[in-house]
This record gives sequence, structure tokens and C-alpha cells, in this order.
Amino acid sequence: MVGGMQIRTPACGPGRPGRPRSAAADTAILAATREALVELGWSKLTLGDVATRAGVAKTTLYRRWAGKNELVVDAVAELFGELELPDRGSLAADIEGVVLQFAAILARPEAKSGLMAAVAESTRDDALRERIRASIVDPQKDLVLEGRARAQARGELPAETDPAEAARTVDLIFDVVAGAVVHRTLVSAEPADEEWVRGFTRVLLQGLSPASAAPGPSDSPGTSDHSPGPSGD
Amino acid sequence: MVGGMQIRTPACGPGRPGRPRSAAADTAILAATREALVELGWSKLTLGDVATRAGVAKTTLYRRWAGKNELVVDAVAELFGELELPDRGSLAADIEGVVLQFAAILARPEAKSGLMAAVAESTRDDALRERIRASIVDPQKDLVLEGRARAQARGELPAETDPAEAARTVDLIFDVVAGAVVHRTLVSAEPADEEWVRGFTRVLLQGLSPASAAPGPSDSPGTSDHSPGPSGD
Amino acid sequence: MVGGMQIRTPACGPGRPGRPRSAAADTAILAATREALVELGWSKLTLGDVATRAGVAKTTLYRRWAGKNELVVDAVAELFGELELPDRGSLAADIEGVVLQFAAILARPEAKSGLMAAVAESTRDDALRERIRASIVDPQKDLVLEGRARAQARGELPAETDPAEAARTVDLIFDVVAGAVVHRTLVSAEPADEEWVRGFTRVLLQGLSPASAAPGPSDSPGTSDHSPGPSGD
Amino acid sequence: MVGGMQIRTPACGPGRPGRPRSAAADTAILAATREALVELGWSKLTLGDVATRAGVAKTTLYRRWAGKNELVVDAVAELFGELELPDRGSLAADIEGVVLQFAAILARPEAKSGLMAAVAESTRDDALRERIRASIVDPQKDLVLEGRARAQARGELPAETDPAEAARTVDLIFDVVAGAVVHRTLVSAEPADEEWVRGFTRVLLQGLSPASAAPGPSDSPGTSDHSPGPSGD
DNA sequence: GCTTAACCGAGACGGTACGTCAAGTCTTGTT
DNA sequence: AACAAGACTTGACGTACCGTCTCGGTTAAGC
Repeated sequence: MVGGMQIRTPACGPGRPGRPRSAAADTAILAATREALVELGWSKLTLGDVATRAGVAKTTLYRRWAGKNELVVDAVAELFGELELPDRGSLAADIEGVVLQFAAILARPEAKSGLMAAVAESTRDDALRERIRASIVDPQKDLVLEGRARAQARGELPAETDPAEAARTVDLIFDVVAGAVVHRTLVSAEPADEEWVRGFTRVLLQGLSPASAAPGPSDSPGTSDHSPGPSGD
Repeated sequence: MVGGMQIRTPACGPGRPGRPRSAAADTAILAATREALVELGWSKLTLGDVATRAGVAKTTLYRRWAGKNELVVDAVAELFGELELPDRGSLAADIEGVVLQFAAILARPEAKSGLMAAVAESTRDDALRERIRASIVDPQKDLVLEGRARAQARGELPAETDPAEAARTVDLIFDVVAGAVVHRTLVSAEPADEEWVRGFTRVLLQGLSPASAAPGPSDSPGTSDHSPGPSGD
Repeated sequence: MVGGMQIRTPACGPGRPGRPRSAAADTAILAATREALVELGWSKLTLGDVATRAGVAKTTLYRRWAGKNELVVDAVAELFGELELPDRGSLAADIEGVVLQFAAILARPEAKSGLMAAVAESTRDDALRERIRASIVDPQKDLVLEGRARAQARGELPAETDPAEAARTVDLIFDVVAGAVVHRTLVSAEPADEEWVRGFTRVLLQGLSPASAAPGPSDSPGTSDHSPGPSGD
Repeated sequence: MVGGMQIRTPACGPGRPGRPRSAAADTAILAATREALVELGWSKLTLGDVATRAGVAKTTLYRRWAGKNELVVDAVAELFGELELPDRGSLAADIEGVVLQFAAILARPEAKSGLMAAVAESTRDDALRERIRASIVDPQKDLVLEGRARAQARGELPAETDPAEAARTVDLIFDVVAGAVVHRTLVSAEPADEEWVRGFTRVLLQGLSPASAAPGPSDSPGTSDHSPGPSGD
């Protein structure tokens, strides 16, 4: 599922003595966590309540997760596991597609409440940040890598020459894409809908400068002369 | 200072009878809040501890703020009040300057811990989101507006024709800039230093597409949509 | 009330700042403790339940008592505070009277459950033993002293000459009297009723040996140390 | 050993199917129980800890005893099994001897902690009281009976005429003796040493009244005229 | 200079959730 | 069938903070 979920993997081998852990409990607990996130939000979510919802004892919960943070990260990570990168034929379309998927997940209240709170906590908890990275961030970054490879195969992007520079750029792209969607959704509290995603993709690919104002995908090509372009600051 | 800070302005007129509130208390409380944020982080910050640090009774604190969320927002808002937009001569330089300032503030632990947690809470509290917007977000957005006006005066950007479209674009830019810095700082947990800011500004102004890969923002490419260029991921 | 009840007497002076403790809470808590002892016994008594019964928060309870042991000792001590030593005209009658009172208190289930458990705990807790001594044992021992003084005034007992020896004897008497009643009530689980108390008093005053088997305590035997008599087992 | 120890005797016949119970386990468990009583006392003794000390699974423990109470009673009963009544030549000497033995056992921490707690629990648990009676109390009472028979054979005590009255007297003696030692040891927390036992035996045999003030075993006989005797209340 | 109303500190109050622990049961695989 | 191991449910533990309240004692402004 997520990996590294257990507070400490107790020698998970099958020949281990004693009663094995209930596999159904994990599923029920994570589902209950998401349900509680929707109803109560992060700050009012309590582990006792999650345990009750999951039909599980509180101790079972503490046996498997170190605390609220770790539990919520795992619960939210399952949401982001749904992200895919279907081939839509062009870099712009691929970006729009995956950004819309990301935005759709982030629009769900359990993701909103849980993810940002976990990130906030991770500023003071290196292990938590690593957990978030491993179970949520890195899989997303893999999509960026896949999209770049696809665009390079299509000839839309050049093959990178300097691997270190390439890695830096991927990180940059990822921060811009994910950050913009998150900020739009959480801080501005406006939907990252198709129209916004089109505008965002245009800026991402072509930038703000009028010099680079090629017609966006929603414009009718050839009329770019009198379209003002993505003006801004 | 921040505005709307008090939980309910108790008929703030100067001729009001009774002992006036201690102005020093506000200052001490907000400073103590930031101090506690640095030492403890959001989740372990308690109002009782803040009151003790500020040399103030807990009731004094509750008399002025509705709760932890509101208090922290006000404490963090003072940090962002330092943001300015000095004229550095070009749009790119202005952007780099303000983004670096923003990144410097966000690098401080009290901002990291406090801001994201407050944003997470605001997903379930409209009043809190409005407070964040009024005291933190809108002043920042004003900087974007100011920068755009300055760039238009310099001729770097065209004057907008459609005010609604212009507003949408400002919002988009703001989400991209703020979101990228926040994501870089908090999620990727890497410093948004000068090198990163340069790369980010280039992407923001010119985009990823090789089409826009001209060396300067005033350059007029358009020669080839598919010729490989230096930028891109 | 009992003395030393509070976990730490918080400078009980009247001019002390802050909200004063509710005096009614103490009364309600101790009554609730006895009620719970009757219904549940020591081992199933929980502080949370006592708090609920008393209409008081659990924290209020912990603020005033260090734990279950101390609380129960104070609750039981109030029962033994009822003991008196009315003058019934003779040493034997005085003894019978006070022993019957003691037995009546010890017959109550809250005393049975609570006292012995507290004593058992006190074998590993010096502070608890001291508390028991101060609030339960010493007041009872004072009755023994008073009874002896009264008997000496009546001429039934000679005035003591060696104070140390006198103190040892008082301790011995007390252990015999209290121990016998406790053992009868708790271990043998038989009522210490009037008949038993008469028999016990006779043994206490005259002993088992036939030599002392004269009808009244003022009788002067001494004829033979070893001649068999009517009493004895 | 103790009798009725098993929670349910599982058809103890030798031809019984399945793996037989480990005989060593019982010994190890009871010894571990006493060890834990010494180290932790009753209230902090846990069955899991006992199982660990005994090198036995918790389930093995529950298979044989119903709970903590029963286990501790059996563990303590083994201590009191050591009691004997050697013939010391006189009733007084016999009493002193057995009381000293009893006091020595009761001075051991595992007896102190365990016995009184079990007695306290037995006030609300008839089966437990019966178990205590059968395995601890009745064997002790048998010693009283034996001592009386011996004293009667010596002529120190008359033969009883009314069997019911005789039984009542034995019970009384037993409550007085055991109760006094227990109270001395646990409540007064003073050692029931030889000196105390001499004083106690004198009171038991001769009573408090000066009329019956024969010289005690530690007194020099013949000087009883000016010795005040066992004064007290 | 005397009210008077609102402030302030201290701290007890009824609650809620925490994270831990023990009791006692159940499920494995092994002896 | 008893055993060791250990996961399970249940529920109490004692702690920490919550947000409210009740005190006694300060300040100022305004009469």
C-alpha cells in the first residue's frame, strides 16, 4: 500500500510466532480516518474517534501508527495513489490532464484538511516530512519525469544534456505546478477548474512576457495578434 | 497593525469609560506567540504558554482573540508586513527581488509552522480564511498589482484591456508565485535561494517551451516553434 | 475535616489570589467515594466514576488528592470520626460500648472494602501509612487513653508509674482490640455482635487462664496460678 | 498443595488425552508471584509480568487461575503452610512460639502485600473468602485446636463441656491472636517481636484487670506485689 | 478626589483528548 | 491438548489544555 506504514515492522515474515495482524484493520482504519477528516477536519479529528469508526480498539491504532500525523499521511496518500498520466497527445494536454486530476483530488475535503496540516507539522518533524515525500510527493514527481520523457519522445522538449540541471528543473516544475494548484485551492479558495488550468498551462509553457505570447490552447490560432496574451506583472 | 484583531471591538471610541486595554500587552502577546511557534511549532503551542511568556493572564488573551488560529494569523501577519517592492529597474529584477523577500520570510520557522497550519485550519473556517486573506494575502497581491503597473509604465507589459481578465491573470500569477515558493520551502524543504529564484523567474516569464527560449524578455522570437532552446525540463 | 487532605495545601490564606476552591466539592467527592465503595468495592472503584457521581470533573479530584488511596482513606476516616466514648460507669461497659461502635462502623461495606485495601497498600507506601495513622488510627488510640484515664479515676486501674511501659501497653491494647474486631469482621466474616463483644471483653479483662476466672473484675483471686477455673477455651 | 487451585480440574486422570500440564509451571508461577509481590506489591503486580518471570505464556496462567486474587492467595498460602506447633511445655510457651512464627511470616513483604489485599477483595467475593479460609485460615485454626488439646492434656485448661461454646471460644481466640498480630504488623507497622509477644501472651492469658495480675513470664515471680501489672484502659 | 466601569493577575472549574497500561480473549504455529 | 507468542477489545489510568468562571485588586476617565 504505502510502505513503511507500520510503526516498526515486527519481522513481518510469515513464519513469525504469535497471532498475525489483521489486514482488514488497516483498510478500515484508513477509511475511517478519511471519513473523520471530511466530517471533522484535522484539528478536531481524534484517534479515539477514528478507532471507534473503524470498529477497532485505540491500542490497535497506536500499535501501527506513531500518531495522528503518520496516520493522516497514510490515509491521504491513498488518495493521491489514483493519479495517472494518460497520453493525451501533447505536452500541454498532458499537463492539463494531470493538473486537473491533481486539482480534483485536492478539492476533496479530506485531502485539503489532512495534507496541509501534515505539511505544517512536517516543518518540525523530519521523519514526517520524509514519510510525506516517500508516499505522496515522489510518486507525483515520477509523473513529471514520465511526462518529460514523453514530450521528449514527441520532440516537444529537447533531451537534457546535464543530468543535475535536469533534476533541478524537474524539481522546479514540480514546485510550480503543485504549489500553484495548492495555493489556488487552499489559499485563494477558488476551484482549479478547466479554465484556470488552461490559463496556468499557458503561463507554464509560454511564460508571461508578451514576447513569448503564442496562442493558448483555448484561443483560435492565428488571432494572437489582437489577443492581449497572458498579461500580468 | 493588522486590523480586526480584537475579538470584538468593545466600543473602541476614545471617550469610552473604564480602564483602557494595555497596548503593550498586544505587542508582548504577538511576540510571545512567534517565540512559541519557533520553539514548539503550531501543534504544541498552547495559549496558556503564550500567556505565560507574555507575562499576561490567559483571560487577557481570550479577551482579545477568539482562539489559537486567530492569534497565530495575526502574529504571522506582522512578519509579512515587512514585504516591499523596491524598483529594481526591470520586471524580472522586481520579481526576483520580491520573491526573495517572500522566501526569506517563509524560511523563518515561525512563518513555516504558523502559516501552513492556519491555512489548513482555514479549509474548514470561512472567517479564518477571510482573516488570512485580509491580513496576509491581499497585501501581497497589492504588490503584484504594483509590479504590473510598474512594468506597464516601463513598456514591459501591455496595458490590460479587459479588467476582468486582468484580475484573473493577477490571481493566477499570485497563485503561481506564492504557491511555488511555499511548495519549495515547505514540501520540498529546499531553500528558495537566489539560484532557484532566477530559474523560477525565467520560467515564469518565458515558460518551458523552447519557443519562448529567448535570452531576454524583450527578445522577439517566433522564429521556430520547435527549435530546441536552452530552457525546458 | 480530615487534615492534610489536599495534595498540597495551596497557601490557604484568605487573601490568596485566584478563584477559591469549592468547599462543596470536597463533601460531594467524599460522599461519592463512599457510595462507590459500597456499590463497587475498592478494586472496581474508579476516580472517573467518583467524579461523575460527585458532579465534579476528574481533574478537580486529581487536584486535591494524589490518588485512589488517599481519597479512600479520607472518605473512610470520616466514618471513624463518629466514634465516641460515653461514660457507661465501668471499664468493662466502656470497652463493650466502644468496641460495639467500632464494630458497627466496620460492618458497613464502605469501611470494610476501603480500610483493608488502604492498609494493604500502606505496606508499600509510608506516606499513606502515615495518613492512615493520623486520620484514623491516632484518634482511636486517643479513645483508649481516655478510657484508661477514666478507669484510673474510678480506681479500676492503678496509675501508671513508667510512662514508656504505659505507652507500650496502650499500643498493645489497641492492637488487640482493633485487630480482633477487624479479624472477626473481615477474615472470619462473622458479625462482632453484642454476644461476641461480651466474650471478647471478658477475655481482654480476665484472660484465658482459669486463675483469672472470677465473676467480676474487682474480684481478688490470686489463690492459685494454676488451678483450673470455669473460663478459658 | 493448596487444593482447588485449578480453575477447573480438567479430568486430571492420567489417561487423559492431549499434552499433560507442566508440573513445573505451577511451582514457577507461584514463586514468580511471590517474587513480584515483594518487588511490586499487590497493586502493581500484573499477570503478564508474573508470566514473564515464570517463563510461561499468559494463557497458561489463565488456564489455571481465574485471576489475580486466586493466584495471590495460592502463592501466599504456601508461606503459611510452614506454620507448626512444637510442644514447648506450657500453654504460654506454645502460644508465644506459634505467634512468633505467625509474626515472622507476616513480616515478609509478600505476605503483607498479598494477604491483606486478598482479604480486602474477599469482602465482596464469597468464593475468594472461602478460598482464603480453606487454604490459609482453617489450617491456622487447627493449630489453636491442637494447642487447646495439649493444654487440656497438661491440665492447664479444663475439658470443654458445651461443644458449641467451645467452638465459639476457639474462634474468639483465633480472631484475637491473628487480629492482634496483623494489626501490630500492618497498621501499627511495628515488629511483633519477642518482647511484644510476651506482653501479648500475658494479656491473653491473664487479662488487663489488676485482679488477675499474675507475674508475667518476663517478670521475676514473687515481686508481683509492687509491679503494677499490665495496666491500660 | 471620588466614583465607576473596565481592565488585570491568578487560579479553580467542567470537559475532552491524549498516549499508556493491564485485563482477559483469541488466533496462530509448535511441541 | 497444552504450549509460547503476540495481536486483539475493553476500559481505566494520570496528564495537559481547553475555554469559562470567579475572585481581589488596579487603572484611568469623568463627574
